[in-house]
Amino acid sequence: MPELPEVESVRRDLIRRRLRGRRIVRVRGSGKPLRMNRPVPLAGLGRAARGRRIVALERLGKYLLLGLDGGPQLLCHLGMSGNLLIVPRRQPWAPHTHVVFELDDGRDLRFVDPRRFGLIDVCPRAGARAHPALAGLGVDPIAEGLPDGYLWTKAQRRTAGVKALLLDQHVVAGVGNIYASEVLWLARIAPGRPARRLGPDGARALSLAIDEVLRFAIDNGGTTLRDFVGAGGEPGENGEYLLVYGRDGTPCPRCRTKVRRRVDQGRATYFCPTCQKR
DNA sequence: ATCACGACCTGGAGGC
DNA sequence: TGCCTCCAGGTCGTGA
Repeated sequence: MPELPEVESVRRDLIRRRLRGRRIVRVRGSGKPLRMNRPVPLAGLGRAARGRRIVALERLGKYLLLGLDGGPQLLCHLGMSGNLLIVPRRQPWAPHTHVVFELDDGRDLRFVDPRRFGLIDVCPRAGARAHPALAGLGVDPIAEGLPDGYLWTKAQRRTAGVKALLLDQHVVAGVGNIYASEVLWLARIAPGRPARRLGPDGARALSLAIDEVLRFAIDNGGTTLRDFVGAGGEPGENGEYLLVYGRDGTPCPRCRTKVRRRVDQGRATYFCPTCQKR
């Protein structure tokens, strides 16, 4: 589910719902492991968070960072099926609720993740990329912006397809499988074109398309295919505006050729065989 | 270093 | 109804 626009939508929801300034009074959880079968460090989360106020809500790529007063940060990744929800404490825990931060105003911040591909961890110091999960991340195209020429420097030595470049979080932090197809369509680039053959102009077109696709999706509250909801439980509207993802067999919005589906590195790609030739 | 692939886990959809 | 297979927004470890 959650690519950059969905995580950004959650971040904005959390701000709108006045999470900032709240104090965490207790941390509980299911005890089940998350990503990589690693246990959630509930005791460490409790030590880091108990009694502290949430003073910052940031995002880097698909990671959400909750800054606490006094220095530590809580790191959250939604994986494939994760949701962060603000709910009244009296509401029973939904199935697959794995981490619960009890707040000082009678609400809970809950992490619910059926497939358990997510991550919740402590970053002891608030250094920008102090956690190993963040250390190798590439540039966030929204929070940081892709510098001129950046993509082309990253693309030059790559023989794999442009889609793989887009999905590599060490290069661009935040693009996932849905928006990769959308970006390639907008930039008129064939998904399998070797990245090194993009050229500076193709890479520039790609940068612009990334920016446009992600901003548009954020404005629509992200894409809900199945599981994704914002912090208040509402789905995103962007699915209605997807141009090619999931639309195989329908006419390309530009040239009316039928959109095709194919599989690259095990993941579905949707594209127009006529107008994506670059 | 780069690349392709399978594994991780659960649930929904569709076929029979 | 039930059972089976396939598929899904992400990441990580492996081996070539």
